[in-house]
Amino acid sequence: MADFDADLDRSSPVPLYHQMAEQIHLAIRTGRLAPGALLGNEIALANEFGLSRPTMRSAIHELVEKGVLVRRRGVGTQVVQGPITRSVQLTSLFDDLVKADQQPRTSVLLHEITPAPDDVAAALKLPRRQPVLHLRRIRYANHHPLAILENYLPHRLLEVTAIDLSRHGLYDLLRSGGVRMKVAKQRIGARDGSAAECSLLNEDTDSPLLTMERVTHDDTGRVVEFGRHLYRPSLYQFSVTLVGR
Amino acid sequence: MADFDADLDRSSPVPLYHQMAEQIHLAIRTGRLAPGALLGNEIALANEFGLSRPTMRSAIHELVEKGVLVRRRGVGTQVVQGPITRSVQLTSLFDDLVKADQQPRTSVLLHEITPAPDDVAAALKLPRRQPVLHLRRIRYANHHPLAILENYLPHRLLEVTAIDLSRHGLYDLLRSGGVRMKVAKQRIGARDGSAAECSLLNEDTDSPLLTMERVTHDDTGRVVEFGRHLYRPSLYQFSVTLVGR
DNA sequence: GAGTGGTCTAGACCACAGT
DNA sequence: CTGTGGTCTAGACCACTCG
Repeated sequence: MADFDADLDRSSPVPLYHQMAEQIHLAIRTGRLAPGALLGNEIALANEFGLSRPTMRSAIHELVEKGVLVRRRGVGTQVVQGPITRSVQLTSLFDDLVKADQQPRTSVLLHEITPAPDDVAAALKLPRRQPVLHLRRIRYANHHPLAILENYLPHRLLEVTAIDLSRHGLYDLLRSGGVRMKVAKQRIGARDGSAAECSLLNEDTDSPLLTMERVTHDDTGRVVEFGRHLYRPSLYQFSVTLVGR
Repeated sequence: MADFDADLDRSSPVPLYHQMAEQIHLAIRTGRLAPGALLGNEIALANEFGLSRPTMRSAIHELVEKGVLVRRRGVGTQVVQGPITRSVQLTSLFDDLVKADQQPRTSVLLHEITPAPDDVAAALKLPRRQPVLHLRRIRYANHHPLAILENYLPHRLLEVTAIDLSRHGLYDLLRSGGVRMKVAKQRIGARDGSAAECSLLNEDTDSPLLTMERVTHDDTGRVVEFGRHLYRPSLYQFSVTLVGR
């Protein structure tokens, strides 16, 4: 019965179940809860921290969805083995790199308003030839080119300068512009880079590249961004954690 | 206020919230609930179907996590725009192909017990040189080679013949063998195929291939499978749906 | 102010795993 | 049999959005 302490702040705007989940997660990351260790049963835990059972359940559920905990009826709740690789989140590559202290840098190659090509209009669910904001950027990490990022956004959704773009991730800018992204659909593939692409990325001609297409929806279900990105597979891969039934 | 009917079976072992979620999802897929449509508020819906509010909430939550619905406080719950691309599930490629009616076929190249190489032992969290089951298969769809699948499993976890493997997906076999997979961590990248790999996959030499490494855990948090797969990007890509905060 | 989802509680009963 | 998580209910209060 692993015990660990946690301070919950009932006056905080952060939900109790989330505070609780964070505390458990912390106990796991710091080794106070070892892989394979059993948490006590929900009711005991709930009492221990002065929560109701549903609230404690909700906290545990959050970590189960993240792939950190596993539950078995009649047995208990255990910590999953092995280092937890963070799953793909709804954040930009830029944010991820900042957190990982990878000295990200962005150079803006293109920043224009243009009539949407047919495929872009289809992806953004706009009429053909509707004006859209078109961006092409290169993302560097530790001074090495990492990716070519091409994005299309509905016109007037976001007013940004090239300076803004070089300093912040697109998702950051969208968020501070009041856009609330909620759902993103990505497709990941591979292909050889063109001569131009490879030279931008400092790769030999015809090197294999990772491709990612993404459509992002906001709060209201509307499409707010369409992206077509190219990554150097030697420097970047996608990690996903899946949780079953 | 979109209305739609649903029959719930209270005597079924399937949870009510899940039945409800399926019914809503069905209404969306069949167009009875159009993209952008508002669902009615939770309490009204709960009453309409004779459920408590928490149960109805749980149903809606399930679809929000899938990226099908979006909720806004003070406003309501809406259907997300655009076709719902199914997210990556904890199922095998084989299962997916069967469902999509792609006439999958598997040919088993290798099926042996062998001491685990160091990297495999590390991935499976076993001692070095421990015997493991080593599989190499080719997956075909519509008579075209689609992927090379290389897998390592702890010895004695699964007793299978090459015949079994040619008829069923590995996940299916594991499931019927009593193994309950719960969490999988994947890493997706790209590289050029070797001459041998490309020839197996019917690609030109040095074609770019999609790579996927996966570690799967069961119920108890133990590692039950390690896979290193190669896909032809012209025939297969990975789709992921992300849901924010 | 009226309406919405977001959170939290207190309790009940059931299904399953282990003994 | 006992203990665990899984489901479901009834009700309360809060926070946010919009007209």
